[in-house]
Amino acid sequence: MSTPYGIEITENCMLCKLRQKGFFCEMPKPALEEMEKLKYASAYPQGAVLFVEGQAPRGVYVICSGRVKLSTTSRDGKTLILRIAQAGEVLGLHATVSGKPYELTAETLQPCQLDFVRRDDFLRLLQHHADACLNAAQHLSQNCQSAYEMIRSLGLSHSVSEKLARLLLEWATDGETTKEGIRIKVSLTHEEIAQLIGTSRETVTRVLSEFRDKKLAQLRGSTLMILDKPGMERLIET
Amino acid sequence: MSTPYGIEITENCMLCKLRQKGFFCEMPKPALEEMEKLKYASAYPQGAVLFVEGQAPRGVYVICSGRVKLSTTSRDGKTLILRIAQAGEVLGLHATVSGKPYELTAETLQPCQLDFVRRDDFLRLLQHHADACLNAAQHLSQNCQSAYEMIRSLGLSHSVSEKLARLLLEWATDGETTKEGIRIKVSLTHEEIAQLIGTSRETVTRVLSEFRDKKLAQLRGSTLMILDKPGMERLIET
DNA sequence: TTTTGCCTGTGACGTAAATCACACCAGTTG
DNA sequence: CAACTGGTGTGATTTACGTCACAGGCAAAA
Repeated sequence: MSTPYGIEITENCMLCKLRQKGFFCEMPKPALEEMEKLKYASAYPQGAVLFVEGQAPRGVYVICSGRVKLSTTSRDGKTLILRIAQAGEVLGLHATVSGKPYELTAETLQPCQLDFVRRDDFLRLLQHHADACLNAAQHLSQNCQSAYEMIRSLGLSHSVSEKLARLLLEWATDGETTKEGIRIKVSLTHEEIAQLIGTSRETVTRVLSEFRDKKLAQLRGSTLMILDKPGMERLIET
Repeated sequence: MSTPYGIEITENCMLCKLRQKGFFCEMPKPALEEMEKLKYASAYPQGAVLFVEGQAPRGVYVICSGRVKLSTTSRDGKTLILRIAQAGEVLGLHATVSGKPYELTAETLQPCQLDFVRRDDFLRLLQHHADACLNAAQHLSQNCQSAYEMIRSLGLSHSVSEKLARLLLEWATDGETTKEGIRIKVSLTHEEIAQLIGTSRETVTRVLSEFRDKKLAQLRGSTLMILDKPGMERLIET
């Protein structure tokens, strides 16, 4: 099945190749079959807003493909990006489980395929399938962990260079190694990077050019090259 | 049963008066009975360290009475307090569910009674009792929420006065209202308050005396008085 | 082509808060 | 009652970064 945004929708979860370790859809058959019945699969264009901070929880979204930006914004318009969620992750789990409003705003960064499950259906699923529930707990636990990491980054790192180095090194773990260094595809603007580490766009630009001058890393267009990983690591342990 | 630290241990969860809304022990009877069998109840003195950031997860602790400080520390010794957990909360849930090391360090602030449940026992409990599992998910979801709040505080608030005002107002929700203002019992040092909002001890002292001068709030000994709540609220919305 | 809009690069400047360095004051402890 | 120890109050100094301001680049629209 094809869609306006150029994504093929995978209708059948059983046949989906994404069903691997750590993905939310990695569940024993009975629970997955139940989920299959409840889900609404659909495709979204880039920039679609799935839910907004403060809204009452409608349900969860499972990312089948594409990436989604999760952010929070203050009264005066400053925004902070909590994380970029990837295929296999669930969105809106916290709000759906607790019944409290969504804490974050979710916006697609690319055309995405998402499976939506309504809150009441989802809760019933969790009550009847302990596997699914444990799975949900595990994903919430992941969310906690990434939140804790962010807290450490915001609260314990001293300089912006340190925070930025941390971020780039984190990205480096899923980049391809070439003989010049590690190549990573990043499609974020300096502004967005700034929002990921809680600083201003100008400072990101400055620190990035500092990294370039010191031959540590360079970001050109949407590809990031880590040129001197040990050098970067030295930055974060002072 | 009495203990060296002057706490009475409540042995029987069924009879415990803490079994109320939102407490981890608020569970349907079968799950609670199972839990009862698995738990090790014991009493700890003030300053006891339950687990340390980085340790392999041994299991969860349910707080029956007392308060526990959850913190994380950077390489160079700067520490950040994530939250002060109260009776009814579970500690170490994240690590126990995910199997990853404890993210935080837990230290009692007062003599406490805690029920410990070993990791494998706990996981088995979650697998067999969907209620318990949902309960765990709800608590994890709480943890996420409080982490998100902390992230907003660290990343989006501009001044320390704003962060401190936020913290004091949060505390004010469970204080008693007198005709002078709201009285809250706080048994934390300026240092600890600083660690809660990610700033330095000196700055906390300074901002607190600024609040006192402006007749907004005063902290004397271990009792905090909010004198002008609206005034405090005005501080956080600029 | 020009226009428009979004991104990036850099300079200048001000400032909040970290840091250092004391002095003071309980309590506790020998 | 010294002598400590752990918490608090405050001044002086320094600095990393936020903010403002503007210039150039590049891509899509017109």
